Amino acid sequence: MSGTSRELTHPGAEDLVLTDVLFALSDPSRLAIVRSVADGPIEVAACQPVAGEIPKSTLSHHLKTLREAGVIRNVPRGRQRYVSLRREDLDERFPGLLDAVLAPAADPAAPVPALDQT
Amino acid sequence: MSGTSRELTHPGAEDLVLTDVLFALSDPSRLAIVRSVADGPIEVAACQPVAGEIPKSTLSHHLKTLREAGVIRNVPRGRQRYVSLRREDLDERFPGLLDAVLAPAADPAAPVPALDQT
DNA sequence: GCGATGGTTCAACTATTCTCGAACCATGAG
DNA sequence: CTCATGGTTCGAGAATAGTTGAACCATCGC
Repeated sequence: MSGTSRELTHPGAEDLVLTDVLFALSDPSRLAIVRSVADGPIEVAACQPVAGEIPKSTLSHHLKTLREAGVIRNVPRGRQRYVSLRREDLDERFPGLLDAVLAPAADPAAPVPALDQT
Repeated sequence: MSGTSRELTHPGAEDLVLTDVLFALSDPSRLAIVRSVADGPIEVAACQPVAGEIPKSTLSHHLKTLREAGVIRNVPRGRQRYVSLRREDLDERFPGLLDAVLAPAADPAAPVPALDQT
């Protein structure tokens, strides 16, 4: 009955390390993946165009980095795999981090009386 | 009369890149530096013990990484240099990020009815 | 069983990053 | 001017991370 030998290992919520999470998010391709996954679980293949036309081995490697940092979960489902954001775990351990990272960057040209110091 | 040839270059607030900032913060030594600088400007020498007994060239390298990502400012002052956090710029471009990163990690053993999903 | 599909893992190579000593530079004190 | 101090920059080696094709594995349809 243990038909799920395709299960990958995921760190527990209590084992998440902030610097590891930040590192996982510090790559443009990976951040793009995380952003698209934020809308809901998607299959691995759906991450491909988001990360920018990369071979599947490269994509799989990025997913591994995100998974081992505890940012995403990768679960087998039928013949495919579904990737989902570990939002609850991340929010519990690092409140506000995900919201800040997922938010689109503020407009640099905003009407703010910035203190220009050359 | 341009006595300030020791000025280092800093990116403008509008040029800050999220992934670069995340990368700069993804190193334990650098994050420790940022946390100690969060209490107010300190001199470079004061960062040394925080980052853990590293030679000054290594410390300088970490400060450069943080500075080029726009996380800190490094300004000459007399014979020394003062390191300060670019809190306003970071808050403007990436609201909530700094607060999330500077906050101590939540207690993993907190009494939360976590949804255990193995 | 057989083949096609969806993904991971392996191995090798390249590219970045880290680390640290040595050299260097400006400033302030005497 | 000369010396000590506080830090940056340079250069080289070690370590880590990214990229990719090929091999492999499990599942589904027939």
